[in-house]
Amino acid sequence: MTRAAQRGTTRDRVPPHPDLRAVALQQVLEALVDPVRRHIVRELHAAGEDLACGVIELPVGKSTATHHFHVLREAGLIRQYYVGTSRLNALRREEFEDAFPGLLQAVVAAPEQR
Amino acid sequence: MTRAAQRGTTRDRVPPHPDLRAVALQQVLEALVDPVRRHIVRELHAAGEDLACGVIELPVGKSTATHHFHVLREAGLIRQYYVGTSRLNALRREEFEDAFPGLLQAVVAAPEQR
DNA sequence: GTCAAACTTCGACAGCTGTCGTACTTCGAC
DNA sequence: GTCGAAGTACGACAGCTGTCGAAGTTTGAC
Repeated sequence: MTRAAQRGTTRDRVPPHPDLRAVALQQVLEALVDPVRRHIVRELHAAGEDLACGVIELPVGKSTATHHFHVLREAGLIRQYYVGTSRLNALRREEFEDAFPGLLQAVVAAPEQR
Repeated sequence: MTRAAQRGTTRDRVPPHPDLRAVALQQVLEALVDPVRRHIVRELHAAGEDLACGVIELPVGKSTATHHFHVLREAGLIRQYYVGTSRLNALRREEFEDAFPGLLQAVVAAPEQR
């Protein structure tokens, strides 16, 4: 018996997403302070469309990438859903803007290096 | 012979401040991610005037407080100068706004908890 | 010149977190 | 039904950083 079957259904493939009103600024900044995660956010912002984990090139292994997407999801920055075996990632633009006005824009607009 | 005398003058009491054009976003976010440091920034922002280290109540010891002020200074968020034995702290508002538009405002405006 | 106030400096240390590799699951294609 | 692709889960580990206490420095007041 598979583990999904043990838990009843495959609904678990839709991971839980937090209500942004319940996310603390602390958690958001902890998510944005990592350069790899900021890169993910930048890519999603620039693309303007949902992207699979795999199409965003990251300088880390797959398990680490999973970890980073998890942190971003928990911080309310992205929404994740499956299409086939791919997991697509969507930036939660408007919702996030309502909860933390100007923050995402300021971070994305700021140059990384000088 | 004191150490200041060994180094020549007491000019060392004016610590070095970075040019904000040379500060990376990474460093700024690392500074802002700590809640104690964010509290300092909030206090300076709300006060609208320069404050001595001692008048900002922090839940940490003095040596740790010194550390936090140091990090904020290195990140270009505050300017420090001595008046007597007190070290005054000034928020570098306009300079920082020029370098990272909207960022300080977004962080200060965001509620800490929900 | 003595003293207290206000910070700083310097180790030391504990906890967190970003990283990896391996094993596992789920899905689509053949 | 087998196989590969795409991620996930789990343990382990190293490096960073926030914390403290003790000792030191600088200044102003007496």
